[in-house]
Parts: sequence; structure tokens; C-alpha cells
Amino acid sequence: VSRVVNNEPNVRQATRDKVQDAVRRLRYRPNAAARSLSGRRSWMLGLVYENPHEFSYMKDVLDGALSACEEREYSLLLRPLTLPSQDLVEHIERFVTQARVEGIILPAPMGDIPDLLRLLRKMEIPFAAIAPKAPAAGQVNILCEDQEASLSLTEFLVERGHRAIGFIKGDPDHGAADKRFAGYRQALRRHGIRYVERLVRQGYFDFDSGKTAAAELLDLPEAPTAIIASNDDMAAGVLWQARQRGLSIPGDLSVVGFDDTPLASRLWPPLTTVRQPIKEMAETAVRLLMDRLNGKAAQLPTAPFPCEIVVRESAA
Amino acid sequence: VSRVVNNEPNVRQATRDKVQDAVRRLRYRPNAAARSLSGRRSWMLGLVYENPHEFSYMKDVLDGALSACEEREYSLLLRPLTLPSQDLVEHIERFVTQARVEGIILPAPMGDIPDLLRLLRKMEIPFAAIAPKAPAAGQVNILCEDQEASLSLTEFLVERGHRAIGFIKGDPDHGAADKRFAGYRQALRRHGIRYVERLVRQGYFDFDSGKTAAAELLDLPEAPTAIIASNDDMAAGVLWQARQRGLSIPGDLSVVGFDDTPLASRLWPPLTTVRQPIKEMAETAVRLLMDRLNGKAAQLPTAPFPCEIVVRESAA
DNA sequence: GTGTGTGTTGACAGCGTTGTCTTTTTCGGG
DNA sequence: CCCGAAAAAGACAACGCTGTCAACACACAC
Repeated sequence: VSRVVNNEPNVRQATRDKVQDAVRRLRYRPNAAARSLSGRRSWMLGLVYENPHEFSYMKDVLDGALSACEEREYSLLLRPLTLPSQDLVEHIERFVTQARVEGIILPAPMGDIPDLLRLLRKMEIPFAAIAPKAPAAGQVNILCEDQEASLSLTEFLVERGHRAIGFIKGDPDHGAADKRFAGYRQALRRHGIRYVERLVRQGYFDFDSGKTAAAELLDLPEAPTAIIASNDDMAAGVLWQARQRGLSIPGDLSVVGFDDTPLASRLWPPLTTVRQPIKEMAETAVRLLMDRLNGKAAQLPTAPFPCEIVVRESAA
Repeated sequence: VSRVVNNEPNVRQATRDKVQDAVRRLRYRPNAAARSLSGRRSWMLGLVYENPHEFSYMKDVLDGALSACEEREYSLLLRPLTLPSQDLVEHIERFVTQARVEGIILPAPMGDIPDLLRLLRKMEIPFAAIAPKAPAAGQVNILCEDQEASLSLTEFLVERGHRAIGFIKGDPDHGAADKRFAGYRQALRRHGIRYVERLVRQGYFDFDSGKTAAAELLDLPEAPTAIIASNDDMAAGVLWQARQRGLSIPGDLSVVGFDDTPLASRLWPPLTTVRQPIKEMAETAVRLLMDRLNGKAAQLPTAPFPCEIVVRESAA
């Protein structure tokens, strides 16, 4: 029965049929616990994430990870965290040893926490990092063309005549933050626009930091005519400040964001933003991680996923 | 060791200490698979949900369920579904028998799908329904004061002078939809305002249906001066339509929603809405379900959770 | 000293699979 | 028809716990 259920070779077709018939008749389902115990495999992956207030990004990661797990009959265990967390290591160690997860998915910014990575390496738990800042060799890394997207997005504004373009950076712990900023600078350079440090503010990927940064930018004597926020939630903060000041969008100020979350299409005016294939990235992360667990040849690093500008009405 | 680890009685303190000391020294962690296999318990709960585009509500459910599971060292398995689904029964049956979940959490509208409930009863899988339309006896039901909240919200508008109040209903499959509508009618009755059927439109808890319904309402010869949307995402649709028509909010039109999602505070103007303690409700659902699994005395039905109006600037 | 009851420890089968080793069957070639 | 190799089937320990029953220790009453 075991050999048939697990599709092993060296079973005569007639026997196979007989077993499969019985399986159906008796509605037999292998017991996952017994299978794990005997096979020394848990058939479980872990998803360790920072629990954000605005969950859109994580929702896509979750959808992708779940669907890839379902394909191969794995289960997915979630472990939300709030950073910074001093008992992180102990926490994760319990998570791993308790549930015996075989591998872990680390969406940003989890792929860049030294303590965490060290622990996982020590415990020999394979992992896949989604959008890490520093994609180390020997681990699964899923990237997307953040810098290219940011370059295009900035050029999109330049082409429409903007020269004073404000930029709100993302949380420096996220890999995407640096790359988006780099794309911005690259675009300025390419078009011979002077980089003005005052036009750049630090944000943290959340609404409030977007509001704060926008306020600073808009109060500048030479206020920008366009603002790039490193994600949609911060862009919402920019819109909010613009409203407060009675600025019309995009008449007085153009605003663009990143991520194409549901929020982007619900704001007024709807946000021009960058869509990333997060769900596909998460699916790929899970699949590559499983391949590695099953000893498939170490894959070549996968090409970064392409992004796409979604043009709406918030920029002119 | 088993007796100490599981806190069973009848172990001398000295022995207990010795074992605990060894546990620490050896970093011993019970093997979940072996424990399940032997104890015939999986230590797993399932969360079966309809996967919405706007995930805010489910995010709170997820947070609550995870935190309650963690308390008692249970794991939570997720099963997103897209309704309607013809192979739902087979799907869930596999989910249950494969992972051997001990119980299932059913956030709305899952608690009202007859096929699903029948299956779970047949398989004798206990479940907890969050905000079901028809809370059947003999199961865990978690409710909140939707009708009362809707009553107060409507009165909030009446007190500010509104008489022509539009209402956009939620998905009729959700229990909350009916109750919110009932609260609206109750408020009208209490204040002697005639109920006008044309001012009520069917929505489905999503942005697009909110837009459509709002368009119909705003095109009415006697357009409402206020619109109640049965959730924030539809309220965002109302704001969108208002903008399209150049209406000022709340000057020309007051708009209110339900759920107090992140979206509500990011829209302009920020939405007056109703906050429900979703996370606490989910935690309670999980705890009661576990109590039932562990044979605690059948609890009395829990009191519905109170809601709270969050006043922002979208209504005047 | 014996008997009784209770608290404590010891011993071991059994949970439902998988991996490995042994035995049997099948098949092609002389 | 027999032989040897390969394919298929069979047998069973092992995985790491829990539940249950047996054994032992100790306190107390008689």
C-alpha cells in the first residue's frame, strides 16, 4: 500500500489498481502524523513574517505560499513577529523544533536579520528569502526588478516635465527600500537632474511616516511638484497631507507609489504605482525551497521578477 | 518524562525537578508527530475562509486565531476558498482527513454554507462560527452587536439632521449584512422617518459594488444626503463616486462605513465607521473551540461583542 | 506485624507509516 | 525445461510518544 500511495516503482499494474481501488472504497487517507514520524519528514514549511498593520503585501505572499504548498501537499505554519523582538531566537527555535518545519520562507525584512539567519544555518533549516537586502549565496533568493521599476517610475515623472521630485524612502531594513532609492537616483543622473538631498526623506513603509515625510517636503520653500513614495501606504500619507493643504492632485502635485495594493485603486485620485508579482514570487520561493529539500540539483539563481507600472490618475 | 512534560499529577517534586533540569540541559522538545500519532490528537485547528481581495477583516481574524493557538501550543492550518465552489465538500474533506485537524474556525460567510456544515457534522469535527447568519445550537458561535451598532450609526446621522439616508447592503450570505440593515430600519422607525426602498441598494462588501450602488443612489432625483455603506470597502466606492461627481464630503454628502479597516483612516476624508473587536472575537472562537475539544463543560452561549463608533470627518 | 489505600515509579504495547532486508515470482536465454 | 537475474511482493523493526497496567513505597489504622 505504501508503495502504491507514494508512486514508487516496482509494483505490477494489476496490484496497483487493486490497491487504488481499495483506497477509494475505504476512503483511506494516509495519516500525516505516522508518515512524519516514520519518514522523519514533517511535510511542513514555516512562514515567518513581520506582522504589519497594512497587510496587503503579506496577503499576496500568503496566497502564493499557500497555493504552492497545496500543490505538493505540504502544510504551511505561520509565525507572525513584531520587530524588534529580543526573544526572537528562542521564539523561532521553539517554532522550528516544535513543529519540525523542514524549511522556512522569509519575506522581507526577515531575510536580513542576522540573528535569525545565523540560527537557521546552525539548525540546518533551509530557507528562502523573498526580496532580501543582501541575497547570500547558498540560499534561495527571490528578487524583483525594484531598481529598474523605480527608474522607470521616476522617468515617467521626468517625461511629464517634473524636475523637483521628492522621494520618501522605505524602511532601511527592507532590501526593496535601497533599490527603489537607487532607481530614483539613477533616473535623475540619466536625465541630468541635480540630486537634492532635501527632497529625500526617510519613511518606514507605513501611513504615518508617509504623512510626516510629506509634510516636511511640502513645507519646503522649493516644494517638489511630484513625490515618489516607496510604497502605497506612504503614498496615501502624501495624499492625506496634500488634502490637508488644499493641494489638488495631480494638478498641484503628482504622487506615485509602489506595490499596487487594493488601497492604490481606492484612494482619490487612484494612485499610479508599480505592480510586483508578489504572489508568483512567493510561489516560486516555496517551490524552489521544496526542490532543495527534495535534493533536486541546486538551482541556478532565478532571474529577478519584472515589475510593471500601473498608470492611474495621481500623476500628470 | 511524559508525565512531567505534560504536567500530570502524581510526580514527586524532586523527580519533576530532575526531569525538568535534564529537559533544559538536553534542549529536549517533544516530537509533535509522535505525540499526535500516539495521543490520537493532531494539535491542529483549521481556518477555512473565503479569500477576499480586501483582506483587512481576515487579517484580524488570522491574528486573533494565531495568538490564541499559540497560547495553548496548537497549530493553525489555513484553507482559503473561492466561493461558490462546486468541489467544496471534497476539498474540505481532504483538508480535514489529511491534516487531521481537530476543529475548524469558520469566519463569515463560511458558517452558513449548508453543505459545509453538514459535512463537518457528519465527520464529527467541532467548529466555531464567527458572525454566522443563523447561529445553530450545539456549536460555538461568536457574535457581535451588529444591529445595535448599525442603529447607533444611523442615529448618529439622524441626530445631525439627515433624513434621506441611503443604505448599501452587504453580501446577503453574510450574517452581518442582515443585521446591519435591520439596525438601519430600526433607527428610522424609532425616529419616525419613512423607509424609502429606493434608498437601499444591494452591495457585496467590495469596492466595485459600492461604486455601482453609490452611482445609483446619487443619480436619484431625491438623492440622499448621507449614505451608510455596510463596510469600509464599499464606503470607499461611495467616496469614489462622490469625487467623480465633484460632490464635497461631508459638505454635500455624508458617508459612513463599517469595520474600521486601515482603509478607513487612509481615505479622504477619513471615514466615520464602526470598530468591531474582530481579533478578540477570533481569539474567543479558538479558545471556546479548544475548551470543547478538551471536554470542558459545554459553555453557555457567549454574549455578543460590543462595537464602537469611530467618529472621523466623513459625516456632518 | 498485617492490611489497606494512596502516591509514585516502572514497563511496555500500540499508534500508522516508511525503509530495508528477505523471499517469491516472473521472464528471457540457453 | 532449467538457470540466473530482475521485478515484485512480503515481513518487520523503527520512529517517539501516550495510555494503561503492574510494581513498589510509604503512611496510617488496626
